[in-house]
Amino acid sequence: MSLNIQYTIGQVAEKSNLSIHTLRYYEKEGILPFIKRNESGIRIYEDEHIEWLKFICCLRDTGMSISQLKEFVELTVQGDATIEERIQMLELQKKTVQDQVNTLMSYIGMIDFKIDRYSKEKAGIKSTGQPE
Amino acid sequence: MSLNIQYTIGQVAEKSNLSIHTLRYYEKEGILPFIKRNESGIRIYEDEHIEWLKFICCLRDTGMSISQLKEFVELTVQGDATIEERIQMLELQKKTVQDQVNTLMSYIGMIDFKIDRYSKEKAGIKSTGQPE
DNA sequence: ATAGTCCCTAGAGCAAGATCTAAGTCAAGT
DNA sequence: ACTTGACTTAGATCTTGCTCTAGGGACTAT
Repeated sequence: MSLNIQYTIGQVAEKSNLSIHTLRYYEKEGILPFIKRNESGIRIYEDEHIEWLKFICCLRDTGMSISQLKEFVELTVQGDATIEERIQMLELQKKTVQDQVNTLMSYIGMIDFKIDRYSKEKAGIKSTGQPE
Repeated sequence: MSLNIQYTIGQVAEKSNLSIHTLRYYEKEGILPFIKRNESGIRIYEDEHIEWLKFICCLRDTGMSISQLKEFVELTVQGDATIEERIQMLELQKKTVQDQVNTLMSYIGMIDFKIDRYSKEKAGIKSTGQPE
């Protein structure tokens, strides 16, 4: 429990696959409002921040915008009173992701169909000169 | 077969959920190089172009860039000789989409986990004041 | 004490993908 | 004849999400 490893921004950048620039940018945009500094003003990250970043990336990669992320973070900072609202947001986001998955699956079907068409064409069936 | 319905750009915009601007933009970028014009210079779209647009959107929505799309269209225009290469591209894109799906599924897991955590917290278990 | 390396800020710059503007053409309807 | 509305162009502008620059501070090793 007292094992509280701390990281500099460079180390976090490596761990999180985000650039140093991006980490500072996210902080400026209010997505990481809880990073402490040492006496010299250097950012000190802890494990929980890395975890948080992973989750942020999850939301971002599923299409949440920076400003929506900021909103979500603001709710989090406000504490218990906003838990219900946050659950709602996440439920909605989950639904969005499920829709994305369904859409992508249908796209796989379309690509397969086209591959099939090309394969037959390759086998010498036809050529219209038109895209198809 | 002689039922060859034609459309103006406005009609296509409605049918395809792309804006008129975007349709012209795509044409300028070489993604729709086969649209004929009438005597007045008005673009005439046909059903096959609408189909093609749907496929273009599929590739675009799965992360293919405008310039990659252009490349793909150029291969298509070149005809039979490029079929194998096009199949390769589509196979690769298909793999990309499958990876996307897998990633999204894991994200759903993360979101679920967080929802679960919030739900427990709501039930009165704890509150750290930290994002979690 | 000098170099090297990491950190800091504020703000500029960039790329992609649209999206819009200005100025104009064209055809149909009244 | 004239309005309406959909179309045309070239090119400017916008948005998002970074990404980088300039100028500087702080710590470590030589």
